[in-house]
Order: sequence, then C-alpha cells, then structure tokens
Amino acid sequence: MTERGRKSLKRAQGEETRITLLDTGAELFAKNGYNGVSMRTLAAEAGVNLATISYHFGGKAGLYEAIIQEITNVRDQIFPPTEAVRARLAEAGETPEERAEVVDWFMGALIDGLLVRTDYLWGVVIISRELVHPTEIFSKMEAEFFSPNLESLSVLVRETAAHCRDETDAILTGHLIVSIIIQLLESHALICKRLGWDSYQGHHKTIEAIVKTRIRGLLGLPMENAQ
Amino acid sequence: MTERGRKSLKRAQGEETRITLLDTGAELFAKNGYNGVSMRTLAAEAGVNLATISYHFGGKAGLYEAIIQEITNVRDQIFPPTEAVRARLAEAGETPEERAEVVDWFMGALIDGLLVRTDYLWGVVIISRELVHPTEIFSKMEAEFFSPNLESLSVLVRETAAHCRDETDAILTGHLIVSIIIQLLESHALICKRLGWDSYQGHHKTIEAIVKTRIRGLLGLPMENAQ
DNA sequence: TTTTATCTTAAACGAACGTTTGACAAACAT
DNA sequence: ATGTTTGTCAAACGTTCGTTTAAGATAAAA
Repeated sequence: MTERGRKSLKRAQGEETRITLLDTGAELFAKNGYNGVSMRTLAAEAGVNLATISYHFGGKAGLYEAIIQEITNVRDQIFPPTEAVRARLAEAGETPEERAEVVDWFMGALIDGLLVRTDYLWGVVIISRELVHPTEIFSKMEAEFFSPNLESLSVLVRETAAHCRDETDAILTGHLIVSIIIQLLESHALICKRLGWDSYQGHHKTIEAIVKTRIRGLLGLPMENAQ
Repeated sequence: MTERGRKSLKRAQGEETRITLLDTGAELFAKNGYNGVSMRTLAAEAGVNLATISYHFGGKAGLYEAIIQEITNVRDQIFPPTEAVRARLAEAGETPEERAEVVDWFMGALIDGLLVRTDYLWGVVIISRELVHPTEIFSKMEAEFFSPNLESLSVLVRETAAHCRDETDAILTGHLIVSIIIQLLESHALICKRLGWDSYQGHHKTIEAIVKTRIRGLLGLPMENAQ
C-alpha cells in the first residue's frame, strides 16, 4: 500500500490520503476491532479531518470493506496460488525429502509474506477475526480469500503428506497449518514475552527453522534437513 | 457456569441473574468483541433490565472482567496442570510410543474440554482475542492463564519430542500446538463449511483422531497408533 | 405486623458516536 | 481569465452509548 499515482498534484494528494487511511485503519481495526475504533481517533491518528473519511470511502463501513478488499487483491502475493503449488510439485521428485522441500518452500513463502514483510499483517489479522462471528461479508471473504488459500494448502497436504487418511484429513490438516501461522501473528505479544524477545525482528530465521521442521513432522516427512 | 446457591429464594434469584449475564455476556463478547456489544442488547438478550448489569457487576467493564475471571478459575479443568503432566510422564515408559500416548492423553483432555464440552468455549475465545492488542489486563491474564498453560505444554514438548533443539524450540512448539486448538474454535464456521458439516457435533472423534495424529508427527513421534 | 435487605425496574443524564452540511482553497479544464 | 472539479475543514445534526437515580416489589429478619 505504498505506491501512488502521478496523475496530478491534486489527485496525488487525495490518493496519498486514501493510502494513509487504509494503512492507519488496518492497524487500528486489527488491534481494537471494528467497533473499538472511532472515526475521530482514526482521523486524528491519520492526521486528517473527520469528514475526509466519509469523502473518500463513504463512511466507516466503506473504509473497513476497502481494507478487506485490499487484502484479497494481494492474496496471491501472500499465499502461493494453487497452480504454483501444482507446478512446484510436478517439478519435484517423489522421495520424501524432495516432497518436504516443496513444503519448505511453501512455508517459507508464507512466513516471508506475513512475518518478515509486515505490509499485509494487520489486514490478515482483521480477516481472520471475521471468522469467529460470520456476518454478511463472510461468504464473499470465504469465496475470494479463504477458499483459494486453503485449496492451495489441501493440495500441498494431499501431494506431500506421508500419512493422509482421506479428503477430510487433507482439508483439516491444511487448516491446522494455516492456524499456526495466523496464531503466530495474533499472539506475537505473548510469544515474544515468553521467549524474552522484544519482537520477531532478528528472530525470523529461528522461527522459520522451527516452524518448517514442525510442519514437516506434522505431515510425516523427514524433519532433519528443514531449510 | 451452571451451579447455583440455595441460600434463599431471593438470593437464588439474584445468583441466577448473575449466571445468566455471565453466560450471555461471554457469548456476545466472544462473537462481537467488547465494543461490539451494547449493554442494552446484552440486557435484552439475557432478559433482564439494563440497570441490573450495573447492579451486579458495577458496569460493563465489571461484567467483562468477571467473565475472564470465570475462565481463569476453571483453567485447570481445561488445561492439564504442569504437575499432572509431570506425573503422567513419570508413569509412562521411555519408548516413543509410550511418550506419544502421553501426548494423546494431553490432546484428548484439551479437545474434550474445549471442543466437546462447550461451557468455556466463548470465554477462551475472549481471552485469546486479548492477545492481539495487549491492554492493562494482559499482565494479569498472562500470569494467571497463559503462563501456566503454556508451561504445561513446554514440559510436554521437552519430555516427549523426538526433535527438540533447545528451550526456544520447546516453548515455540508448545505454542504451535495450542494455536491449533484455539484456531479450531475460532474458525469453526469456516472449517465446517469447507468440510460440508453443520457443526462439529458428531465429528468429534474424526477431529480428535486427525489432530492427535498430526501432533504426534509434529513432535517427531510415531503417527500410526494415535488413540 | 413492621422493618430491613435484596433485587428489579423505568426514566433520565451527559458524553461520544457516525454522518451530513456548507464554506473554502487549490489545481484542473476551457 | 473563468468556471469546474477535487480535496479539506470546522461545525452541527440526531442517535446511541454507559451510567446513575429514585421508586417499586419481594422475601427475610425483627
């Protein structure tokens, strides 16, 4: 959410305001929930006038939906799409270690897109929060965000796991994997406190190595050479 | 949250109202977040007058804190406490399969306390939500709820896992395990939709078998005989 | 019965909410 | 130069929020 158009000075000003509101809104909504953020604090935090939000997004709900849309737009930059997974699987060999390396690649992409790069962090937290109490936008989010991502994961599980009973197992196990990543984002305060860290900064490699190893094991793959 | 005193008719009336408010509040706060629930809708949903909430709990914040306290009070009924884990580990043998059976027991207790019995479901969702944006009650929750539970888990990991690099690995892996259970609660709507289920009802055994097997693998233990 | 304590209730309070309005400045198009 | 579009702003709108008050109802204690 950092690029901006260069059409004209006046347009650029408005676009910059739009981006500022999307970024500020994502962080505040993720931290405090939709109802926990007032338009006045949001405007103050973004350094704009109260009415500017309604001007650009039609209102509070409009801004919220725009933030969610922003995430679904860059979905494939975070989660490797199903075709990419299939391609990678086709290239790889059939030995357990070779299958495991595909899993490493997938988890590496996930960790890089969500833990290392933090551009879309708050957006993903917002979306994952919507799961607890599905409202009318749930169907849209399910179709445009969750379903494709979890499809990638169940393909990965089905084609790599050493122990996979049936389709239910593949789908549920795919969900278990994404659960781990989501929760790494949401409980980063608790995890850092327990590990004596200030933040994940400087510990990405440690986390990545542990998570990759554990996911390998979860899929019944060799845990020794996670990379 | 179902037992009640029998001191007198009048006292019993008030206590019943208290319990109704705790139950109703837990569900509403879990689904909509603290700021997403108004005292008027809460009172209407519980079938009591608006002022009754303030009478019993001092206000909205008081009810919220009472709900969280309710969960920390029954913490050990959900998460096996550290001493129970150590005792079980001491009884068990040293073979991988015997270690794995201790893990099965732990996961069975967790699934039973949170997925099968649903008394404390909403409370746990509320607590896990507080993780995203720690406030002043975070320290209290960390000390009274999370720290003991995660201590149990890191002991379990340290004493059973076949691949455990160091203390960081044990703590983080313990967190990965609880992440899976928490997310099973929070995203039950999405999971059921993906699996074509109405709810978890009638599928507890399926979930339990898959989760136990996957956790065994995650810890580098034999995945064949999960029970 | 009278008194007291416990619990519920309707009504009102000020504060904060999301939204709308109309005026204003700056950069466009003609 | 002139009118239009675009973006920002302060002020006010009606609504809903959490809280408080004072009165009423019921069971226990005197």
